[in-house]
Amino acid sequence: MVTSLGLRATKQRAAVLALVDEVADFRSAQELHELLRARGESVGLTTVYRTVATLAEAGELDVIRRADGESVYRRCGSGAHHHHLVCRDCGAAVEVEGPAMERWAERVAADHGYSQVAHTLELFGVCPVCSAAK
Amino acid sequence: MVTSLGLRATKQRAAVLALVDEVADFRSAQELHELLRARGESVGLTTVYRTVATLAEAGELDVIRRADGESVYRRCGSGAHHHHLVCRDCGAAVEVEGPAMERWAERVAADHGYSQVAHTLELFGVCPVCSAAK
DNA sequence: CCCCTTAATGAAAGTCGTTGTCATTTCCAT
DNA sequence: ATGGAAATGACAACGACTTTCATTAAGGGG
Repeated sequence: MVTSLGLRATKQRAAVLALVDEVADFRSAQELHELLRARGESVGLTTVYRTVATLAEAGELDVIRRADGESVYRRCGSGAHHHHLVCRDCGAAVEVEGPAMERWAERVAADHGYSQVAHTLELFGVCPVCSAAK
Repeated sequence: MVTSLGLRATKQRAAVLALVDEVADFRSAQELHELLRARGESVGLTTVYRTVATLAEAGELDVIRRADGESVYRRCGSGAHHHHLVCRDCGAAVEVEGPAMERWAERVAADHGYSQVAHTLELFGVCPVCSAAK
């Protein structure tokens, strides 16, 4: 799985991959580092940062920024382009698609002569579980 | 203008306000600080940070995050809710609206039981001027 | 117009997420 | 097995931003 990306199969990468496969919520590099330590599979913080960066580049992980600017990662179910509806409290996320919006974005950009267009779109709210727990 | 927010009218706030009124592009606190220094109206970096934070809270400035996570500010033409089409190279920005998208976001969130929903949406590209200059 | 309280300023130090360095370890092709 | 390249990890460094705190100055009351 990692080898298909020209990467070596190390214990650490396996541990990170196993973890993000289990955790459904968006988690920061530091949180992942702590979770690994807690389960007795310690991986250096630097390595966690490098690993999630690599996996994100390869499209294996989704990255978004929390309100405070911290980057949080999550295993994405689909390789296709999508966005997220994320819980502000627990990080629980739902993948959402909006083809009509993608087209709108393209058109708006083209109308103003902008090229090489990309967009960021994330929805933040409080999930049903966290709402109920209040 | 600043006094209507319960703030004192200081030389520094006037200088920052005058600057953001002239500059149409999104600029970081550090860039604003440097621009002020260059025009001989030096304002402490700390004060620039505090001022843009205050103005942003008051809705007088728009804030977005660059790809590297740095916050950049701009005077917004309309007080109404809007998004931006921003040039990656020079920060030039166009205000855009997408009422259909706002409704889509609301509906998607409601469908999944999420409450207190907010969203971030920015379009990034290369503006006509920067495209031509390449 | 002059105090005098209180907000505002700014230099420097601190915080925090993240990245660079580099010696050591580990993978894996030969 | 083994040599060489890639990966690891402790630590230092970095950069945006915030806090601290002593000093300055705004602006209302007398």
